[in-house]
Amino acid sequence: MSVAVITRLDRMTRWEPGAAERLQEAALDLFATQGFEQTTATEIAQAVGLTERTFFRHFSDKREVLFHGQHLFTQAFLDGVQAAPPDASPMEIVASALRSATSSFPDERRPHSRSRQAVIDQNPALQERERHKLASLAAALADALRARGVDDLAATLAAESGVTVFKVAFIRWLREDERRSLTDLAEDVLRELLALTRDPS
Amino acid sequence: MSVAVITRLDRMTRWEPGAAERLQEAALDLFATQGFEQTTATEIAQAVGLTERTFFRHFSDKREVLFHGQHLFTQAFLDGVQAAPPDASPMEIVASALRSATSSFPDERRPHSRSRQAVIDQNPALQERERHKLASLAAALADALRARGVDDLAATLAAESGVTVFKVAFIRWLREDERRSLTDLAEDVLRELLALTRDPS
DNA sequence: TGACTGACGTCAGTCACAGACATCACTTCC
DNA sequence: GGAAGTGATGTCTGTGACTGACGTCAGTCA
Repeated sequence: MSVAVITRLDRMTRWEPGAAERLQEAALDLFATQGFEQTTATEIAQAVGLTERTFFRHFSDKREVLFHGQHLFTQAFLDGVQAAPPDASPMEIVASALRSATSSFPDERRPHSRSRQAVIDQNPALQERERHKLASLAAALADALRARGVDDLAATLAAESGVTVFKVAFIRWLREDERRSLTDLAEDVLRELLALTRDPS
Repeated sequence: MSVAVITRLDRMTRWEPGAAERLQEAALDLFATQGFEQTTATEIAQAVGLTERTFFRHFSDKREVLFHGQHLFTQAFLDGVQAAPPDASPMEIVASALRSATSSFPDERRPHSRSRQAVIDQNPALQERERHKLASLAAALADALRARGVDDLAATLAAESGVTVFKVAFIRWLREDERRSLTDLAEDVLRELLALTRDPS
């Protein structure tokens, strides 16, 4: 590459739209090949023709670059809450939320989810962030339940249970030999949870 | 005490035993008065006559200084698992674990727990760590259940549920107007969870 | 045309954390 | 009782995450 080309490339990409998305892609790539800690923010930024400073303008910290779809994800749960009939019980509302959320993970997305998860699974700091996101989700879900008039304690417990079911189903969905849809898996796991707490034998 | 000892006050503290405990105390104090982010590791170390380097020898990172009893805490859960009768159902084992764990939080400990929690509640990074610890606890609990022959999925769900119950009960235990013991509160919350998942109306 | 704005770059600084090596108090063994 | 060993600590130095202040540049709108 000549200096001229480099200069031009620099200008071309500099104002190209979708900086955040390009950074996310590059980050996942680099994390997957070199590891999370071995990859610097500067490196990610330079990979898409930006600077470290710009990276941190888009993402509050280095981990955050892997957790960005979050708000859409949460919204899918909330949509499911709203879709439940007015007379639904707390756990029925949660079941509806699960159907809605899981349907936003079509099977085509499995490979991408798998590589993303592989990165997360190899770094405790990333697992920590993931748990934080799921906890925020549970809080949002509980709020939505309360807004529907569900009792405070019941709302918290139902929301936490719902997120647990999602978590477990998601892990199974990612397994290599798994063929069922995430929605089906979540339904199974929810059924198992209900059976578990119902049967005191 | 001789003059010689007094003039060597810095040396005294240097080798005084319980460095980790002293650091923890000082850290909680400083975090409570100045805030977590406004307190540097150097500052904490100097408060007890040590250096930053030593701080990081005792705690893998700055947040960790607030999460140290963890392993004893986890052990209390595991003891409860072992204390359950051989024919107990998964949720009965979890109930036993909860009784054991909650009994390690006598009411005298409430004030300390409260100030500690107040610090955590004011900082997202600390909340993240707290969730991580609880997640590890859930994993350990699930392992213990599996070791007792509980089915994999059931073990995971029962363990997660147990930790959720603990979390919720703990928050209530910390409320200013709350007088009941943590054990009693946990029992109530568990009962509510069972009722919630039992009633599909 | 010129003020305005939003996305970016540059520069300089703080602090969390880690590796390498020296030091010190105490123990153990000869 | 001195020598060697051991574990906790200090010192020095470096890297990288993250931030504040400020300058730059292209498009927008008055």
